[in-house]
Amino acid sequence: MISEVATRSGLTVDTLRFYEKIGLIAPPPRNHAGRRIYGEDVLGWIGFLEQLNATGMKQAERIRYAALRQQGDATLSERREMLEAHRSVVAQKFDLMKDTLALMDQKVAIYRDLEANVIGN
Amino acid sequence: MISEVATRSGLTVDTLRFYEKIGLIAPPPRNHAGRRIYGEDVLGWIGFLEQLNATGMKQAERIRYAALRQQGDATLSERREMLEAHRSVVAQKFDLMKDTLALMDQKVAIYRDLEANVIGN
DNA sequence: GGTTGAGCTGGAGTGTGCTCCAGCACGTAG
DNA sequence: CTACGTGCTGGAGCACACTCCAGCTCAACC
Repeated sequence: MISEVATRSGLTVDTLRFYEKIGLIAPPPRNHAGRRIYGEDVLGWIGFLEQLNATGMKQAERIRYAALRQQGDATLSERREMLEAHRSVVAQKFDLMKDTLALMDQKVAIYRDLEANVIGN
Repeated sequence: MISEVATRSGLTVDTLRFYEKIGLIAPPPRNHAGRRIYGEDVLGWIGFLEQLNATGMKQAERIRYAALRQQGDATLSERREMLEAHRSVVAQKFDLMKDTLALMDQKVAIYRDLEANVIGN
């Protein structure tokens, strides 16, 4: 079961257990032999976690978000505030990336020119 | 001198010396007392390094780029290729960020709705 | 009933990118 | 001439996010 979730989520089994240990994933029920039985919904949650991860949210903050999520509706506004805060961080990085893309394009163009001149010599 | 570059670049003096040690920054000339004398141009270079850093280029790759840059025009096409490769990585992250921004906006909107309902009860 | 394969736990180890420190040299101000 | 500020070196230490491992249990197939 855990290996299937690993394959489908793109994480390793070690990472899945690690995420559970630190509180990113809720401990799933176990079968009679003590093995984890995951629900389908864990995949969506892992996907969202990975998006937060890839956009630079720190482990500690993701853990906090996960903990709030497990507490249900009472934490909705707190979670919304976290998302809004992260949103503005991501928006900044987004702008920086746009600038960097433009700068790289510019440099590439300049380098092409220079290369053409070097060949011309 | 080094503290001024630190202030102006946003790095710490320790990081500046560390960057020099690993080859990201060319060893600057020293004064008679062995202290580093930086040229103005180092600031532009550090700025570009930080942009590469912030867009996810690995240390090893930045070191490679820095080494090529120090070798002058003969390495132009190699540097251009590195930039083009990084460009495509950044473009992907850029798209992921766009998606994540949209997803977060969507979640925030949903949470606002739910909060309104909770208050309504 | 023994071998194979998957999963379990707790804890140690790894790679990256800094960050901090001891112990020393230098130069200016009082 | 002593105190202070700034800088120097080499090397140890740290935070983060995994990654790996030994030694065990369990179920199933031949």
